[in-house]
Amino acid sequence: MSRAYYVTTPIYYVNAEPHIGHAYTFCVADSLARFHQMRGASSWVVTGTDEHGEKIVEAAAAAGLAPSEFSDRVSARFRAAWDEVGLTANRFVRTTDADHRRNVQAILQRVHDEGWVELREYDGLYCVGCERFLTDRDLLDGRCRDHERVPEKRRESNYFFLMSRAFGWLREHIERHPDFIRPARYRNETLAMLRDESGLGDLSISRPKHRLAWGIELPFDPDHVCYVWFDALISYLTGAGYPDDPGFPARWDAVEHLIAKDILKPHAIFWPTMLHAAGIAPPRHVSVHGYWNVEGRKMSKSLGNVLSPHDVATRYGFEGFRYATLREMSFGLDADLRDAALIERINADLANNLGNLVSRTLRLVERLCGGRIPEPAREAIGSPERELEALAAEVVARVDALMAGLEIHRTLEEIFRLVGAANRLLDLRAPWKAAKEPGGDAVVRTTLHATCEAIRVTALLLGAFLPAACGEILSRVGAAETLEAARLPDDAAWGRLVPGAPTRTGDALFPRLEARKD
RNA sequence: GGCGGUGUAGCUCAGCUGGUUAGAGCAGCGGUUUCAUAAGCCGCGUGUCCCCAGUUCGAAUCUGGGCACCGCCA
Repeated sequence: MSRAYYVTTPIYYVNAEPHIGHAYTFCVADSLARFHQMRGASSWVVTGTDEHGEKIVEAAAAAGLAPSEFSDRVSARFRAAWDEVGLTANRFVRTTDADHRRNVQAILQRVHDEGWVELREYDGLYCVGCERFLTDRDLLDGRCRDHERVPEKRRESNYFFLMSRAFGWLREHIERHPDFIRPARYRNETLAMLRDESGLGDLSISRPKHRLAWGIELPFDPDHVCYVWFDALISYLTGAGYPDDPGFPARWDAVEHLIAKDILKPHAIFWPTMLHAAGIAPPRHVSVHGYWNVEGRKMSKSLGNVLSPHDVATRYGFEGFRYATLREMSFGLDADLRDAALIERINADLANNLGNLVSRTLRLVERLCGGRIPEPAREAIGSPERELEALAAEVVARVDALMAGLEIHRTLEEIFRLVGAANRLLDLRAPWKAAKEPGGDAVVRTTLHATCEAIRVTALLLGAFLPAACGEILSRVGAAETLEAARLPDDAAWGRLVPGAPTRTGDALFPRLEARKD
């Protein structure tokens, strides 16, 4: 049985439309899944929509729809957005799905049976935006700090998950597993929240049904429904096939949750303790990225600068956008999405360096070698060719090391060292000149063979990040393997191209983009 | 207020446990080539490595203090 790799995006709350922040996370998830798949793991990707809660009831009412119709509609928009840009998941979990409902109830029952749940009377100020009761420090001038709305006075009974009991366990787990929450800055933040026991209170996990009917009923008290976070987080189990799918144990053992920094606390604190109470292992990794600003400003509805996946697909082509954002954002830090920077990135790396390398090489092979991979001439292999080969091996190894630390932007930079080196070899040997000289045939064949190999290895390394383009490159360069079937590092070994294999020229893989003029 | 992070070329970032003239990519400037997507290749940076003090034979890299920005918690 092969190794598994399971990666999740958050499931998105259906009170907003999909935007590029969501798309970025999915691009990372997809890239990581492909990366691990190519290294022999069996990858599994899950995304979805979070559909319960009071805010959805409100939004549905505002739209004149029943909550179920409303969430059907918005959830479908998320799926359509991903379909449009070619991002696919193995499972799209809706918190309204029957199997998910069953899982939530099973976990609730289990946690309840183990004595982790307690009914308490609550009397205080409640913010619908936060979906919770506020304390004094949440208030500013009588309004909720986050939502700037006046909270309601409420008295109700809630079931509480006794999270505080897991304080010692959680802190120890985080301390013992440096890679659990990463990058390290978020691990430190989490530990800071856990400096003393006051950092871990108990968690309200239910609402009385008479107040909120749109939710999953508690199995041990049909007068209450489950609170949003509790049922949303469990979607990660549902998505992996919990409890019965034979693939579940291996997936869960290798799960990586990708999140943006705003939901660190639920993922780093609530979720591991919930799992602990349910007798399930905590996730292997919670990997946290920053925010995308747009042209130096925070992306927000009120500024009207929220970009959708559709917007960027139209502007840059989705793969171009995908590459440029993966290359521009240092994972974990905030980054700025500037049109000029993305255009420069796409033109410089993809069009000028990679696209042009493929284009010039394959045109030369077509003209000088009859459109077939040439047989290199042993006597024409000099140190530049040997260096290119050595570099390819070095890059393959470095990519693995960088990816282990989730350094995607540096990984991409690293891969492009190979592209640059191939371009330089071509200039150095100038096969177009050699072809005109007596005895130059050996140089032509050897140089183009080496360049084609470099292109092939590049396409394999880059395939996880630019799947469509790299699949096409492999096909054009006459590689025996398809991107889907390729395995690293074996297939990245130098010399796998078979002399005589047909190559193919074609349209520009990455047309240059025009800068916006204004 | 407490804690944490960041501060290195125009921009984005590498620089591990201190040690040759501080690096990469992109942008810019000059040159060159024509196989190629007006792409490629070659050359070009006198950067207070935020500031001050200290430790050391030697610090961007360690210590202390300060400043700025950011984040988390309160």
